Amino acid sequence: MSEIIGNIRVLIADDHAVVRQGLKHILSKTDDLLVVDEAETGLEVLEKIRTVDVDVLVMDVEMPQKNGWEVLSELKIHYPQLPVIILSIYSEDQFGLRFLKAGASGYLTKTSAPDQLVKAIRRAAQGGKFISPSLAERLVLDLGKDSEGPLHDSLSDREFQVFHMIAVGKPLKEIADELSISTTTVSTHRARILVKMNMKTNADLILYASHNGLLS
Amino acid sequence: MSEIIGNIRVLIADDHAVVRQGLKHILSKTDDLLVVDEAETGLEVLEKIRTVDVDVLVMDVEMPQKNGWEVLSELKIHYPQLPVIILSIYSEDQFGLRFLKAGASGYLTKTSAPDQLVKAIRRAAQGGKFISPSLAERLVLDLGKDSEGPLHDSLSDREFQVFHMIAVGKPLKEIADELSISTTTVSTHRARILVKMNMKTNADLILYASHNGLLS
DNA sequence: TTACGTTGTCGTAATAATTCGACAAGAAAA
DNA sequence: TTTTCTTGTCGAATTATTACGACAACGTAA
Repeated sequence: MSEIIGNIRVLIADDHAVVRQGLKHILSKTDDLLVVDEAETGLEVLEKIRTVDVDVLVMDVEMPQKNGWEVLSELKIHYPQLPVIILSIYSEDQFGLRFLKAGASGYLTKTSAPDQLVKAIRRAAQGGKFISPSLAERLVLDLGKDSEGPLHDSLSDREFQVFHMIAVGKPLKEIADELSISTTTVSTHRARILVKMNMKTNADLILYASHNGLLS
Repeated sequence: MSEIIGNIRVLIADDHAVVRQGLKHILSKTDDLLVVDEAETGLEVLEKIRTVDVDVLVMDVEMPQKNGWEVLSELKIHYPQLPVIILSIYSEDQFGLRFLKAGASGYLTKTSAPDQLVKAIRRAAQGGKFISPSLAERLVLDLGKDSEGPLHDSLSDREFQVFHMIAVGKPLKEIADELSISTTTVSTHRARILVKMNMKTNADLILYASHNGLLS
């Protein structure tokens, strides 16, 4: 048992049982971090945040019911102070920036070393941001070039989200359901994506995503 | 410390540190399963298998250098007796069967309950297979089918023709026009292609074609 | 030879996806 | 502060695509 005072209360959210175990294990090795609860779905996260005292939320991007992105957006409205650390299987330079801009306190991939996670949580608890070296580098790079970045940089967040889902082969209907919007809306996004990226078909999008390492 | 005799020696392989921690944690709660080593990449798995005494390998599908599929194939040549349990984030019906056919002893998703994993390992150690109910059902359905070689080899000429056109992004209508057949015929070909290649979406076909140099 | 599996083909009915036009909120530009 | 551009959203009408079932031609295994 570790003492209560001074502990950082962490809520972990991930639909993979194995990952939750891993997170608990990692945090249990420290004496200042305490896992106070777990959540398996996006809705559960929102519920627990309301009912449990939490200092830092560590959350996977992909979850049933509501994904990490949606949860983060909602939290930023009702709990803007709550530090959120995003865990993902996708590499930093694909999503990292977007999440940080959206207010996350840190973005780590599941390949990150455990102590990175611990550091990130501590920093987040103090109100700081945790930025990995490689992500920092990208940040710097992004400063200079207002010229032409990758094609997909011109997409809005929502568009990128849709783009990615199309690229991994999800049918329109499924995308609409997952995002809780109409299929026609998804189609509209798709149309705009196609224009912005100067492409014609979903195949183009898939290939583009594949060639640019945007698929996992 | 648990006693040495009677322990099942497990090697865990996953590029996600968090997941490795989780697995270790889960197995540490039993007194007959012992994690003797870890691997982060496919190559590492092959190396450890040579140098460490292992009873069961628990391996993620996605890993750098060599993925789970490749590793499994190689292991089946040199260590056909070694039980391998595949862990994946993809649902069973997407990959489960293929892995079992390829000789895996079990296929679990990362959302599986921890005790499922423990059961699977024990069963594997005894030379048995661990098959979830839903997968078992599919197995029955798929009885009798066997063939090897590149997936697309089993396609008929016409099917391959259609496959290729789909892969380069041509819409159904266009394919039908070019081949002067009805769109429904094209759809039928597509359906058969999907079955033969064990895939679900056009995205799968496109990626397959891309990765196998079938485009251009 | 007969029976069976594969292939190429379709139509109908049911779904899914796209186009087009629109509107409001916000951001950015003037 | 207007005005304009960008985004996110939708419905109705139109198209595209799929699911199913079917059927004949062709090979092939019994």
